[in-house]
Amino acid sequence: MPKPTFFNLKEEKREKIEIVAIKEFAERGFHGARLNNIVQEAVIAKGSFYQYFCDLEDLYTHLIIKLNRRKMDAIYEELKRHKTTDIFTQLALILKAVLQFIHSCGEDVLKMLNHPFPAFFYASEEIRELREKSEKTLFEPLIKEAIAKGDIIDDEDLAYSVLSHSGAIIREYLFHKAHSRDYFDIFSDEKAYNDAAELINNFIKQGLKAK
Amino acid sequence: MPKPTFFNLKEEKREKIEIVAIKEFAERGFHGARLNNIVQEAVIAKGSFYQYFCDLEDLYTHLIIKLNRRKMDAIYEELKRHKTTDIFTQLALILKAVLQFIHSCGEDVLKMLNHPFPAFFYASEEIRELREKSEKTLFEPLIKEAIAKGDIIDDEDLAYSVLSHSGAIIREYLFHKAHSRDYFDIFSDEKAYNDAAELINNFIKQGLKAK
Amino acid sequence: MPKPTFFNLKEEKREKIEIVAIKEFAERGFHGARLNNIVQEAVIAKGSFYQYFCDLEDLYTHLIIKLNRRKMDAIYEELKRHKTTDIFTQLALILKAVLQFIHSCGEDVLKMLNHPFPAFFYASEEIRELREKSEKTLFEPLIKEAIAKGDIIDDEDLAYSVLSHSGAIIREYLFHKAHSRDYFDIFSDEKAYNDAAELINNFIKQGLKAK
Amino acid sequence: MPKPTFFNLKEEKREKIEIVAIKEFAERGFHGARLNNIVQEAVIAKGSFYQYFCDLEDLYTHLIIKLNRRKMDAIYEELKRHKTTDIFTQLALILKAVLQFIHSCGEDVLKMLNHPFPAFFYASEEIRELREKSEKTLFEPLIKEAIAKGDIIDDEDLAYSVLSHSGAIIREYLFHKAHSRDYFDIFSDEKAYNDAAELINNFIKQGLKAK
DNA sequence: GATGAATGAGCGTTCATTCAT
DNA sequence: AATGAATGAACGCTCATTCAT
Repeated sequence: MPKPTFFNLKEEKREKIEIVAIKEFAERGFHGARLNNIVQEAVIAKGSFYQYFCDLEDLYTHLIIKLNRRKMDAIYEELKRHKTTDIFTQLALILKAVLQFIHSCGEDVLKMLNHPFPAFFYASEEIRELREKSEKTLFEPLIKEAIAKGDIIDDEDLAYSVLSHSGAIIREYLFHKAHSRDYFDIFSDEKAYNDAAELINNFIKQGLKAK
Repeated sequence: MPKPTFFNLKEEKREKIEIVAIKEFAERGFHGARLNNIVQEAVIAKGSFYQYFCDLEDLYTHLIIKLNRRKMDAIYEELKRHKTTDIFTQLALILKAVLQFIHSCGEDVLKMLNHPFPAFFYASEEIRELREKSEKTLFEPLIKEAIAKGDIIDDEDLAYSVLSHSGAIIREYLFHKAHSRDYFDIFSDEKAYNDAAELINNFIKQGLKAK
Repeated sequence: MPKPTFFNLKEEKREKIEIVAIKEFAERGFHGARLNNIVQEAVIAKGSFYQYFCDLEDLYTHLIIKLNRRKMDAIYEELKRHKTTDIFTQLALILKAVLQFIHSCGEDVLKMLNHPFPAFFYASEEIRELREKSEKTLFEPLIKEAIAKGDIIDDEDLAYSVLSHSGAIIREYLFHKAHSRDYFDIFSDEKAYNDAAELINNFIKQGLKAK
Repeated sequence: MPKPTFFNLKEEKREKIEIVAIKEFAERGFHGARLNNIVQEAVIAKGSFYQYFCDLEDLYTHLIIKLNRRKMDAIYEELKRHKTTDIFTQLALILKAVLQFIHSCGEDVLKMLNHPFPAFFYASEEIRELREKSEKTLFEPLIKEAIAKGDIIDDEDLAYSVLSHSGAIIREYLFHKAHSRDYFDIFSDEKAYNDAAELINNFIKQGLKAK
C-alpha cells in the first residue's frame, strides 16, 4: 500500500508516476522493471520514491489493484445501466464491459497485464482479498439470484468455476482460431470478440440452464 | 538444452540436481531462484553447473520439457490402455492421467508448475514447439474424430478452447468449493477430484454434444 | 567519460581515486588491473565507483586523456614562452617540456604510460580524436612552416615520421648507453637526457635540413 | 619454455597446435585468447595442453621466440648472401629481409605481432635475453665495423638507437602518408615499402656518415 | 518533504588449472 | 601420455535501499 505521502501528491505528479511505472512494467515485466528507469522518467528523486512506496512490489500491487477496481467499477456500471436479471445477459454485459475497459486503458496497461504476474503476487494477502472481493463478489450474487429464480441448475460452485473462466475461454478461442499469440489482436477486432463472447455465452448456457 | 556432460552423469547425481532445482524453483519461482542455492544443495561446484547447462534458463527449460513429456506420455498411455472413441470418455481419461501424474511427481513439481512461466519461456522456439506438440496435438485429433462421427457440434475452435480449459475449471471448482488456495490440496482428495472431473465433463458435454 | 558525479566530488577524493588508479594501472597494466584493488585502496564502495565511471575502461580512458592534455598543454606553453620559429629549436623545446612533464607526474604515471595500450583503446572514437589532436596537431604546422621557410627539405611525411620518433630514439639511446631497462632511470638524469636530446636533434637536422 | 613432451610430439601435431594458437592470438590478442578455443581447434585435450606447456604465457613466449629466431635467421641469410660491408647497404638488406619474412609468415602471424605485447612479456627474463640477442647482436657488429672503417661517425649508441628505429620510422612514414592505421596495408604494397625504406635509409645516412 | 550520492551484498558467469581415470 | 570432468576463486557489475544534507 502506498504511503500517505503518495496520496498527498499533486494529482498531476501522482499520475505521472503511475503512467511511467505502467510503461516500465509493460515494457519489461515486473522482474525486468528498474526503479532507476521509473524515477528517471517520472523526474523524481530516488529517495522520494521511498517516501511514496515501500518498494517496487508496493507500487506494482497498487497499480494492479487500482486497475482492477476501475475494471470492476466499469462492469458494475454497465450492469446497473441495463438492469437485467437474466444471468446470461448479465454475463454478456460483463464481457462487453471488460472489452471496453481494456480499450479505454491504452496499450501499456494491456501489455503490463499481459505479463505473467510475479510470484510474490500470489502470496500477498492484499491480492487474496482483491480476488475475493472482485470476481467472487461479482459473480456470486448473480449466481445465487439465478439459482433462486430457477434459471440455472442448483450448483453454485459449478456455475462460478465456469463463469469465472468465460473470459479465458474466449481468449483461447480467438487465439486458437487465429493461430496467434499476440494478446492485442484479440481485443482489437471488436466484432470477432463479440461473436466469440456470444458463442461461449451460449455454450455455458447449455450446461448451466435448469433442466 | 543441457550439455552432453549432464547426461553422462551418474543417474543418482543427475537426479539430485534435478530434484534440488525443482525444489528451488518451486519455493521461489524462476526469477527468485538462486544458482548459489542450487549448487550448494546439490553439492556441486558452481563451475560444474556450467559444464552441465548453459545457464539457469537452460536448466529450467530442461525441467519443464521433461515434466511435460512425462505428462503427455502418461496421458497417451492411459488413452491407449482403454481404447475408447467417445470424446468425453477420453477427456475423463486425460483428466485422470493428469491427476495420477501430479501425484507421482510430488508437491514440489506441482508448486514449480504453479508459478507463472518466466517471460523468456514464451520467446523460446523450443517452448513454442513444446506447446504445439502437447495440448494441440492431444486434443485436435480427438475433436476432429468426434466431429466426423457426429458426436459433437461442428466447431473445432469452440471444442478446443473449452476442452483445453477443462482442467483449469476443475481446479477453480475445487478451490471455490474448499475456499482453499493451497494448490496441492485439490489433488490430494482423489474422490473429490474425480467427482469434479465428472461434473465438468458432463457440463462440457451439454454444450458440445451434437443437436 | 566519467559521470558528472565524479567531477562533483571533493578535489581531495577525486585525486585519491586517480592516484590509486594510476598506481594500479602502472603496476599491472590495464588488463591486469583489478577494480577490487582500486576501490579498496581508494576506500570507496564498489557501487560508488560505478556512480563515477561507466566501467574500468572509462576510468582508464579518462586518465590517459587527462595526462595527454596536460602534456600537450605543457608543450604548447613551453613553445609559447620562447617564441622561436626554428623547427629544431622548437623540437628541443618540445623534448624539454616532455621531460619536465614526466618529472612532474611521478614514476607511476610513467610506468602506466609505458604499458602497451589495451586493444579497446584504439577502437574508441574519443581516442582517435585525441591522437589526431595531439602529435599530428603539434608537428604538422611546425613542419609546414619550416618547409615554407625553406628550412627543411620538402617532404612532410618524412619530417613527421622522423620527428614523431625523436622521443623514442632518445630513450633508446639512453637505454642502450646505460644497458638499463628501467624506464624511469632515463628521465632522472636531466643532464644526460638533455645531451641525448641535443644529439638526436642534431642527427635529425642533418637528414632534414634543406640542401 | 615448452616441456619436453611438446617436442616429442609428431611434427604434424606440434605444428597444428602452433598454427591454431597463432590464429587465436591473432584474432583476440594474448589477453583475449582462450585456452578452450585453442585446445578445441587443435583437437587436443585440455589436460594434454598442460603436458606440453606450463600455461598460456609459456605457449605465447614460445611462439614469439620461434618467430623472432626465424626472422633473425632470414636476416642473417640475406646478409650472408650479399656479402657487403657497407652499413647502409646492409640496412637495406635487413629491411628487405623483414618484409619478405612477414610476407612468408602469413596474415595471422602479422596480426598476432600487431597486438601490443602483454605486460608479463617485458618482465620475463627469457624475453630480455631474446632482445639482447636479436637486435643488439645484429646491429652492434655492423656498427662497430662501420666505425672502424670510418664509414660512420664514432658514436655507437647514436647509431644503434637510430638504426633500431628505422623499421618503426618506415611504418610511421607509410601510415602518415596513407592516413591509415591498418597494419597490413604497409606491407602489402611492396614498391611503396621499398621506396620508403630507401628514403629512410638515405635520411639516416645523412646523419650518420662520417664527416 | 525532497534529494541523490553512497552503499555493499549479491548476482551470474568465466576459465585456468587440477586430478582421477 | 592422454583425457575431460571437476573445481572454485575471482571477476566486473547491478541496483534496491539508506541516509546525510
